[in-house]
Amino acid sequence: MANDRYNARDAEARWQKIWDERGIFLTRNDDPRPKYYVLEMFPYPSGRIHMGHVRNYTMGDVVARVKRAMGLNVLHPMGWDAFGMPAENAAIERKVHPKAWTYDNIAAMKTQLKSMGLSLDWSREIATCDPTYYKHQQKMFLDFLRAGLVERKKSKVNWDPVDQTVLANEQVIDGRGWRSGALVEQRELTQWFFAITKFAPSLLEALDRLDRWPEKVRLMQKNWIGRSEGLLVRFALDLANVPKDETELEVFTTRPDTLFGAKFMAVAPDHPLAAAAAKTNPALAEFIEQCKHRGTAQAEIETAEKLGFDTGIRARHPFDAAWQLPVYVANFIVMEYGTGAIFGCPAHDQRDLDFVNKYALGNVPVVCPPDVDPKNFVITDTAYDGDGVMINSRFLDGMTSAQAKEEVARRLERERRDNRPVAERQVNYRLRDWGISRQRYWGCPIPIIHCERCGAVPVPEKDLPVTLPEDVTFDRPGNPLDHHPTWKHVACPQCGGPARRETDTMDTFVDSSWYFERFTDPWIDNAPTDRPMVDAWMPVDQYIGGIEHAILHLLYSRFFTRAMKRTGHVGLDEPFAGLFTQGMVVHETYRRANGEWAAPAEVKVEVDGDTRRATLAATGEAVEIGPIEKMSKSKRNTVDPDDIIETYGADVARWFMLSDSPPERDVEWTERGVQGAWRFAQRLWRLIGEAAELAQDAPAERPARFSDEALALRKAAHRALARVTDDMEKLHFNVCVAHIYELANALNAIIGDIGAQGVEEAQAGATNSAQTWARDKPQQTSAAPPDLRWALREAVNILVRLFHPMMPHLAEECWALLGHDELVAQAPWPELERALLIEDTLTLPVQINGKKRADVTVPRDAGNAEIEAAVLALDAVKKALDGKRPKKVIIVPGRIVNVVV
RNA sequence: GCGGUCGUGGCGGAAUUGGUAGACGCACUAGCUUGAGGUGCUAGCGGGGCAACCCGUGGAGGUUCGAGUCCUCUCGACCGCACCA
Repeated sequence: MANDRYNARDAEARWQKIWDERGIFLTRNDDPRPKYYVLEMFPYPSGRIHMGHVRNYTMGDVVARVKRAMGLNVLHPMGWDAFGMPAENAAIERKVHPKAWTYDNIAAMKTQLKSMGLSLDWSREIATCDPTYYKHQQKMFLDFLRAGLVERKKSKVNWDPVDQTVLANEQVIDGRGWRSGALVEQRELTQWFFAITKFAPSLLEALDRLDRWPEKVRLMQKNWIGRSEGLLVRFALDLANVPKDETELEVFTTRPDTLFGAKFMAVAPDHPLAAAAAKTNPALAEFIEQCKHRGTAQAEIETAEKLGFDTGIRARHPFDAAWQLPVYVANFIVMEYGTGAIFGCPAHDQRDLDFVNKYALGNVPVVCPPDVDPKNFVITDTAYDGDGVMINSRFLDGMTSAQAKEEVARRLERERRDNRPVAERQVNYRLRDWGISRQRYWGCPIPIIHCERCGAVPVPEKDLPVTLPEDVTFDRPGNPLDHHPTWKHVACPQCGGPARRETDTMDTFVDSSWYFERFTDPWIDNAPTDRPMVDAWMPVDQYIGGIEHAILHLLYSRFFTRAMKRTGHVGLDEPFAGLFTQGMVVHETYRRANGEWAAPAEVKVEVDGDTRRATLAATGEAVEIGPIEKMSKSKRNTVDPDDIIETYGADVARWFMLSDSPPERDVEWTERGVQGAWRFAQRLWRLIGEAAELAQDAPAERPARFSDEALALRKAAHRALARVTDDMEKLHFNVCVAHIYELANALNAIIGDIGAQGVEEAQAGATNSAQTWARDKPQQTSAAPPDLRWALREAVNILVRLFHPMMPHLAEECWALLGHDELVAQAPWPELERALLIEDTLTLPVQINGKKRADVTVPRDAGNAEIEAAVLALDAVKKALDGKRPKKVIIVPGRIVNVVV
């Protein structure tokens, strides 16, 4: 009897060793079968894996194992996003070198990942901090530079005073650094930029074709890129009062139709015109200074009053040189968008209206809403920003807004001043270039040498990689590369004169923007990618990771792949054909009376009827059960994957991660849930053991006929197979779990029946004397007839392969028990017999006036007339009709019958 | 403010995409079994009613033979962006 417990600890280590020894998850680049590339976002080596990793990598592993069983050549690699700040913080706090800290963490996490039984090709392992990786990144930086995709610009940057580094716009959240949480300051620095804006149209337009991406992510990227069509208008400045060299003011507008409603002009406090005007105007300079100190936090922006300062400069209306518009410096204009200057049309823009109401500049409505009489149309406190019919607008009057926009553009395009058109149509993007300079040590060095004579000179390719010096100190703030006594002092590659290395390193998001391409051939040494290989493997068919990367990592990777294409390193634009964003792992929180958080491992929860009570296991102190939140160190509501794997095994952790919630939603980790998964794993083990015994000596040849019972089992098995196959394709793992439970339940019921029969026959046999049953082992000889034995064997062979992707170790153990010599990890996906999904008879629900009242069972090929006759003969239908004829009988083939009375 | 997603038993969630609402699991209840215990088995489990039946997918309308699913309005939760000209 195989009723002993399944020992996960023993079995998991054993099978992992066998997989490893036989190298079955190593992927060959010369395999002729069709490829499938599944990838989970690689981890930062923080030191320990967390439950989010377990969920992420389990999902990817299930996909990899299913696709492998389906006969595809699967690439499923793993690596380390190994540069970054925590390594430097560890160096500062604990006096360990970032490199040692990082590699120790990698070793520890690799052991943990291995204990999960993931089907990874570890031979392709990459660490981004390895010079064999980042030297290629440096080469591509130089390629991008030559291709005009890297620029060095002086610009206002987001400075994180805590991390002492620059942040990209994408890394500033609510005015704070995404990592440190510190209020970001504005500074002027010379920085290296990737020209992501050059690809803005392509990045936007291609989103429509990413049909295997979540709609939400595509929309977030679309909004982030922020395309708007409009007109760039050059307003001439009145020459009186104008600072030297300033003769015009460029303005971007999406509403050229409202030009005759203009009341003022406004420029950002950091606009050049503002600065020029402030030189001779101390009061204005003071106002600009005040604006700079305004907070950027959400609440402050919402409540901030619109403030302005009249520069005394006057701009001329483009259609009427005599019409002068006052130019203000205003606090609500941002330099980062458009040209940092606007014309204000108060009637049709709420901000402009607030502004004129404060300074009593008045307003003129020029767009009349469709249902309003122009004579009565007045704007007071609420601007009208919709479309309508033009009024008070000279030659535009009577046109629609759309016509007026076109007419203004047409006229101003033709009009010229200083040999240039006064206006041109322009598409404007919200997206900014990607500033990649970071004043940190633990990152990829930017391969540039600054020479006083030659400027910024690329490091010659023969000198790559520019490696990080290891003898650095972290005893003072700032960049250790800058403090290093010798590293930065080099000869200029061009003139040989004294020069200085660039001491900034690259943003770590650069490292993660192309690792998936490197995985396709991580061994090639003379180039970032091996073109035939990268072209054969890319794109990633299924990418899986957290929604938090919806913009940053995914947008950068899309850019980087385009840049690599332009420089000849890949042959495609879009790296990820399919994207799946999984939900978070959440857990209850526990709080002590003194306000401190208690960890789940320290807490004992007792159930008393409907109420649950929590106490500290050590002291018995009562703790309050708090809201369910994302697992985090600060709330201490984390569960350590190692503890779970130690107690229940990796399979149980994997199964539970997939079973309770749809993968895109948050999943709550509960002790009850894990125990449920553990019980099911044990139940499967028992069930398959029993079924294997009952199926002993099953005929090798498939029987010609099956009893009803055997056929029912076969149908259950193939139905489960069809559904699991289907739901695996859709990544509906929780539904797959339900189907597997159903098959297990069906199998259990059959085994129960056979057992009962066996006992009956044994008892009957005993009274008949000459009995072969051994009473102490009633199941030793199978009670099942040959056809049922065959069906049982078929069913368990299907069942094991269905749950294998989720619980691979248990599946191997069962597979071996069933007498297979090869590994289930290498077994093909079961073959579906479609005929078994079709029933000979159909039981259709019968509705009367849309409410279900009865069932009718008809032959599968019954015609509508036959079905209708059968339905009308039903008692419930007769009763409802009460002798009358039905108004209508609707028969949906194979689905439902509705009788309308 | 703009944009989006989602509201189904005590809980997590299914629902062949307009066709039997509540699959499967958790929790709970009763009985049996095991046993020091967290084990196993059987049955029940949306609400009302003795019953036939009636009601039921946040709320209110609508389309349809038929609506959890489509449309309109509305309430609520969550997410993203935000002085974007």
